[in-house]
Amino acid sequence: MASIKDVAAEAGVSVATVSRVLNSHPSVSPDAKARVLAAVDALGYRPNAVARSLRTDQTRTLGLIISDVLNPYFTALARSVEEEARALGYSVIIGNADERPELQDHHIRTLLDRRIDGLLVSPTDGGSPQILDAARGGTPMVFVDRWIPGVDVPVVRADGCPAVRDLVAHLHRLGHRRLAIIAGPAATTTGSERVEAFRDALGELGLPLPDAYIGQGDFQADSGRRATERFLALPEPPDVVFAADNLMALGALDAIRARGLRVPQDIALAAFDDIPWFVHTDPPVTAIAQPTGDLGRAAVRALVDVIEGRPPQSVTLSARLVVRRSCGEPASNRRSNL
Amino acid sequence: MASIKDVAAEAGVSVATVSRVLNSHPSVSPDAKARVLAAVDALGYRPNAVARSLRTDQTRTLGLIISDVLNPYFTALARSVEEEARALGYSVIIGNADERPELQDHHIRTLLDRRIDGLLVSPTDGGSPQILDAARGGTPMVFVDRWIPGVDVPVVRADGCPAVRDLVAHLHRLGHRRLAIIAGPAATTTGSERVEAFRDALGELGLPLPDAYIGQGDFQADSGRRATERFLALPEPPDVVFAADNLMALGALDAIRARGLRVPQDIALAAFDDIPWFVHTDPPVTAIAQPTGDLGRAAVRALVDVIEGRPPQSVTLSARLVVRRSCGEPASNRRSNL
DNA sequence: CTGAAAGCGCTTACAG
DNA sequence: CTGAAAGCGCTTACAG
Repeated sequence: MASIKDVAAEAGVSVATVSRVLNSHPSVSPDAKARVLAAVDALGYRPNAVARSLRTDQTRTLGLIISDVLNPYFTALARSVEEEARALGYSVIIGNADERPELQDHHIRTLLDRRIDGLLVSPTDGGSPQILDAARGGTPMVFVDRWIPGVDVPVVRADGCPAVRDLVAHLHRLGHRRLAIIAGPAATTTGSERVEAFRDALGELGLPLPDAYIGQGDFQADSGRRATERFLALPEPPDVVFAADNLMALGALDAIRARGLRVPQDIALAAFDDIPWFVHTDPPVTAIAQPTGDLGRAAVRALVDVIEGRPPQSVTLSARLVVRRSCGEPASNRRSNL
Repeated sequence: MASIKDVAAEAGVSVATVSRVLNSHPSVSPDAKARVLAAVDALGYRPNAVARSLRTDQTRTLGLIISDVLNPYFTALARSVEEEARALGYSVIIGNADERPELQDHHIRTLLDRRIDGLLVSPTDGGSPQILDAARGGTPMVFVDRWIPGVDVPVVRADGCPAVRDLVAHLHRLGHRRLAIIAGPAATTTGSERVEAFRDALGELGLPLPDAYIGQGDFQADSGRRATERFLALPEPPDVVFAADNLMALGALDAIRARGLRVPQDIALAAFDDIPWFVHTDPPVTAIAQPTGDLGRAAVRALVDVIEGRPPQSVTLSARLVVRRSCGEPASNRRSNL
């Protein structure tokens, strides 16, 4: 592969001059510039980003650690992150933690070794030494979706509380009184917050949230399946299962189906995170939708602010309830929500 | 951040010695080794992968260009690719082409600039100059899923023909005679092959495939929606719509629902690529399942073979039909397929 | 077993 | 406007 030396030789100038035209440095004569450009073209020269990074100490690359690539929510987040990053001149390397702290740490280590300019992370746990070191060590960093309390890093997320309250009101209106939740790992903010929001909303209506109605999941489908089986085996099973993410809702659906039960007649179902498939499941699933694209874009902007030395800003957007049929039919006044 | 010099100073040895212990070079005295390790630990030193790459001319990184991150098939593929790569000591950088050739080329260019060791690609088109140059230019490369005829690059894919034949036989058995397909872009192999397989299978049963029953899609949901609307507006609409991927099936479902029609009573639906949600859609969707995990792993192994100078091997696995209820109820003899 | 030195491909003060 | 030279952080023949 042609190097800058080859270009310099071909153009009859020094490598410094080649470098200058490549970086649009103003002080290059039109003639030299033309010769360099011609040489670049003739040789099909492309600058070596590795060498450039070593020299400039910047890679124009962002790392994104997501909790699970198989989760459509994170996949949508990754897509918007990549788009915004590209618009700002950065590439992004995605690390899939698969909800496993060790794997998350592996990716953080690898990304740091590659000297990415900044890190966007949705932490899988409450804060591994790895992640805390990175934050304290001055690596530009922003939390998206999930965050770690007590760490001084900007957070970009959606506040689901009002939407959870709307959901609970909706369930109550439909006559449901025994409401259960499949929670995410307590070590994640979204794992615990969603339970708290749910509990508070129930409390406001004078409804209890017994321990037996809190299933412990890990945001993946299997755990939703197991938690739901446990609910269904209870002497007094819940009227409704609220899954704290879409994959656990999928697992819940599997478990309900395996039992030969129907949604919503036998048991109602709702989920946090809306996805296109929820329109077409049997029945369509009532869900809380996050402004995923906006979150991704805001997170990138915040991170680039940190990287480029501007004061970064935490951002909290809001989620909204999308009512479909999985919790039962409102008496009247239904409107379709595609 | 501590560099190798700092470690050398701390340990009281030369940087050469530090480098040797870092790379487990045999000829280092136990004493020197211990001192270096202690210094590494004390300083929290991590080798700079950028510098190492520049020197060794290898990045231990693979590029993966997928056609669409929002497509669960590619997401599953990406996951298995990353897993296998990690097992072999490589990282992977994913580029999402979003089914857009320019975006695909952008990512190829970026990845090449970063001097990735090899490229795994599922081409969005019939072969941009970008991709052909990379292949001819000696970049280790392997095609996964889709490929480009006439380019000397190993291909790892699934042959869907037998499964398509099974599907058509299944449809015929259920009494369907007017079968339509939503194809992917003709410039992609999977776009054209699936139509050919479908046409051939119909031919064997003496059924035609009129042009009006070939919808032109782009593997994304919207195109499936539009193609289906067109089918439904036909004077003689088809009995069955076969979508050449899962996202176009989602779009088809949207269009059918918008028209107030039911699947399979009013129109049957089948899809290429099986996904977990198809079990829970209304109705569960009959689909052709690829061995996605195996494809991803085989592709990585083939690519690493090329990179490390071993003779690479093209691999063709097979897909299989998973019958559910979206094409109608077999008279008897049904078995559930979760 | 060990170190001094060259060199990977760039960028960028410095001098002219 | 231009070039020679230093240096980013490593690895690795070479000499001892």
